[in-house]
Amino acid sequence: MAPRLQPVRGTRDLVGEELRRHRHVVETGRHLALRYGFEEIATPIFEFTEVFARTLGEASDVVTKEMYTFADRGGDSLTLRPEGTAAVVRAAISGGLLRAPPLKLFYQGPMFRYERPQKGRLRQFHQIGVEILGAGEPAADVEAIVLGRHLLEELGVAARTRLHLNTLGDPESRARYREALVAHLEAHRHRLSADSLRRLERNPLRVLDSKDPGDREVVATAPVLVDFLSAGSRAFYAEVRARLADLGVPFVEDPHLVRGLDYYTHTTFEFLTEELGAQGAVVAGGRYDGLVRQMGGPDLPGVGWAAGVERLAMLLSTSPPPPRPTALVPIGEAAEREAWRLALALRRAGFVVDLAYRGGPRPRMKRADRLGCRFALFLGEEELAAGTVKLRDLDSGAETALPRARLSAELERLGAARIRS
RNA sequence: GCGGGCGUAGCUCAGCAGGUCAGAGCACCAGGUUGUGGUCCUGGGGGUCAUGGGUUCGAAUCCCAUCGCUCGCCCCA
Repeated sequence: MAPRLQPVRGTRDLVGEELRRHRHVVETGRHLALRYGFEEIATPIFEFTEVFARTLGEASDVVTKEMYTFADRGGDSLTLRPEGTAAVVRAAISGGLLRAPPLKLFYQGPMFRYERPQKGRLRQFHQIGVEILGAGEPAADVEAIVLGRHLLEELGVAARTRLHLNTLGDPESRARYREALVAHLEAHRHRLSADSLRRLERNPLRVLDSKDPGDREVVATAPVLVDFLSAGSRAFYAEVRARLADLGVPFVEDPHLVRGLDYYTHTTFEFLTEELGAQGAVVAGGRYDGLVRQMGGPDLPGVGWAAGVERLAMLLSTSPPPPRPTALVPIGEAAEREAWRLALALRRAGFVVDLAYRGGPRPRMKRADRLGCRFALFLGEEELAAGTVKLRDLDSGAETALPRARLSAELERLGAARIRS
């Protein structure tokens, strides 16, 4: 019985152009993060289930119905990571990395959520993200946001996104607001949608960004969080906004931008696009001052974001082109073996070289064309006898005979594709 | 988990008031052109028409189910 050959629902094979776009997003993110002084961390792809269950909230949708959880052969309950923050914080605590805060970490990799796939939403998807641990200053929020914006600029998609900004205040502010909001929603519960009644139980703040028209009416008259902010929280938020303005980062304040998870505090933000349908958030994050302690670490604040690699890849208007190889074309038996020696030498020098296993000059040239080669090198009786190689520029058609000793230097001068390890 | 749309060659699709309906373009292979590509010409390989069942003399075409894709709700990056 042959196995089913389709990839598992919500997963994708990446190859060619699509893979290049993903790589481009990830590499751009990595390079920028390093430039901002972040250190890369790679954590395991699965953790003990409790790492996510406790931190994301036992009642959250992610935990209750979206995690890939399984028992390993030793009986431990493990979960494929549904997001990066909990895993990174766990690693920072257990690795003792928090003794010299602030700690700035970058990560990238696949995440897993059992959801109904749709545009920009897969069951195995990829994120890049940053976390700043141990910095309670507004400057940290701002640096994270600026890095997010910088990433979008570098990818050429910033103009098609908009930064939404909000604050949840400190835990006390937030708790008082939540109480007032729940009271209001309870008073109007007969007008709420079924979805929002459910939210009311689990995640009242989420009602604020409901799309249901009836819910919106109830929300319109609801108390607003700004009125419940402590003086300290207001000052913090004002500082974040002032610094963003100072650095020329455009944003819109969005009082309905909320996070469901309890450990979120103060700044919350999302870079949204209109171009990806329902899954419009390409970079999203916020401050989570309660998380590290909640996970059993020191009482350190944190702020960070995650970006959806697939979503950003879809947004790219151009993708990096593949390298244009140099084709080696031996002509005749005698040149065949010599061509392989030459190919090895050129590859050792870093050049991208294609050498077909068989065929006459014509089929080989057709192949070179198909591969998008920039140069072709002919090696036949004549060249063998003269110790030369004939170099053809496939864009212009110009040919020159070169002594073999000068080949590498000439290819370099002409800018032939190289990949350095 | 709930709704809508869609599944025909590797790719993009045509064919669908049931009766040469298994096709086109691109891609691929070979030859024209065994010391030279992009154009052109000729020929060729490829499809259980997603899968299973039903209606019918006859189904890619109609019906049902399943699987998958896709868009929205939900959730979220």
